[in-house]
Amino acid sequence: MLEIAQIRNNKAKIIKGLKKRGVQEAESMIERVLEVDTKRKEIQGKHDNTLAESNQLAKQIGQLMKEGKKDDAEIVKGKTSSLKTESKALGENLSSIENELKQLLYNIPNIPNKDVPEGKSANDNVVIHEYGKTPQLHEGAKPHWDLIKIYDIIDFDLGNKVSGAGFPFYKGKGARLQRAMVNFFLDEAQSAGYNEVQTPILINEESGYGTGQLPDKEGQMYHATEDNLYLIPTAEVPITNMYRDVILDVKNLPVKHVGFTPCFRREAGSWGAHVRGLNRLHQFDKVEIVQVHHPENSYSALKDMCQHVQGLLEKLELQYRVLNLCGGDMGFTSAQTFDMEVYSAAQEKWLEVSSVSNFETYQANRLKLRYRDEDKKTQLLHTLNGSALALPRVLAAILENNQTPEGIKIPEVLVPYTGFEWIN
RNA sequence: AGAGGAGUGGCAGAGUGGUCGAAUGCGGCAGUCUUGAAAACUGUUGUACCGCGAGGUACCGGGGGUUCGAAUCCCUCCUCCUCUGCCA
Repeated sequence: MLEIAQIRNNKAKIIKGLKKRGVQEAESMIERVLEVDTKRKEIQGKHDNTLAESNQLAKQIGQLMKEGKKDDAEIVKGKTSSLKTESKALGENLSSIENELKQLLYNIPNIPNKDVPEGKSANDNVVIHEYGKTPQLHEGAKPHWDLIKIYDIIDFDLGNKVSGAGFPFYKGKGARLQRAMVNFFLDEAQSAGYNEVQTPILINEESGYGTGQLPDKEGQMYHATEDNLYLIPTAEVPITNMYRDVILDVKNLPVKHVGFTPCFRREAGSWGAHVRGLNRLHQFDKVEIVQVHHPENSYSALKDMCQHVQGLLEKLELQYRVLNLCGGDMGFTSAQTFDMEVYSAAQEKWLEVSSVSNFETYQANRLKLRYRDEDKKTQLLHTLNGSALALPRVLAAILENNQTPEGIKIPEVLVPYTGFEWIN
């Protein structure tokens, strides 16, 4: 979330930023926050004063008791009761206003960075880079939802039976290809200096708030209510939360982690004809990269992360493009996001396979993830993450783009991992 | 899952109702000494909020309670350890 001090000191800039995102009521939102914060300060001041007075009297009583002046102590005790009711009322008042302030802040998204284009929707995203050529498919080429049946490598019906829609089984060479991609992505990240972690895939409420899935995406996560745990929608959540309430030593920066996890998304209300097959699932596999940086370096890190993802796509010989997301299409917590999309020749459309974002201090403020500057003052760090990569749509593109009348050709870089060159 | 024990500052560890934000040791930082380093010695060393400042407030696993006053007593939740049981 945004820092109150930032909002107060850069009000105009913040409002402008929110408008770039399409937040209509930006002014009133910010005014309300400042108003509530001013009230908070006022009440805290009063509360602190009554407590100071009570503490003072309590000390006096202690002193008198020690000296054996019980009667005097009783007299002082009499003075405390009104203070007590007063401070209790102020305390309740304070916590309710603090809560209100927190809720307000939770509902303000991050401010887009200056290079984020204006725009309302996905149509306004800006293509900043394109790579590769559209493959010429043979006569009778098919979309992946047909191919997986022909070669019996992914089974949605079986998934329907055992779990439900959006939970496919991967079978035989399909399963093996999945595992090959995971290992390939992990190895590539390792070579790029990312430290691999295996994380829990259920997280508690605090972690959900830490990275911003809560309260923003409450309904999008699977919730194990018995234990109040959430299934992760992305490895970003457990990995970034490793650093919740941490003050990092500058000499240990940057932090770079990679983790492979299944991801779970309810995708409530986002189903339609355009999301057939592997295009949208409730459970999918993803290799995620996460970095923690000194504020000065976060944008060059963002660039590096994009380069890493693009390198993966190039090695997989996929046609792709990079989008600079516009203000209206960015995620709630992001300051700038680049999406990578691969082209599916059989579906004749672009599929998002990666989203790389810099959250600046937005997550760090919720996480209380900090470093010490030269004056030993604590300052917020910057967090970043990106998919490298999400598997299903990459798989869909590989199946569709590499299909031939003889079968599906496995990209060369994956062959050492699959142990086979063809699915046929 | 049952029984018992425990959670204190970066770490170790004292503190069982009153001046305790918390002894002491280690570690860290600054300085003295030294050509330099080590050792020794001296000082310093948690976080957040309010306040121009002086200063104030909160925090001893989390939350709640008792009390004029809680690290200390009570309730509750969480985590860890030991034993028993169960299990990949």
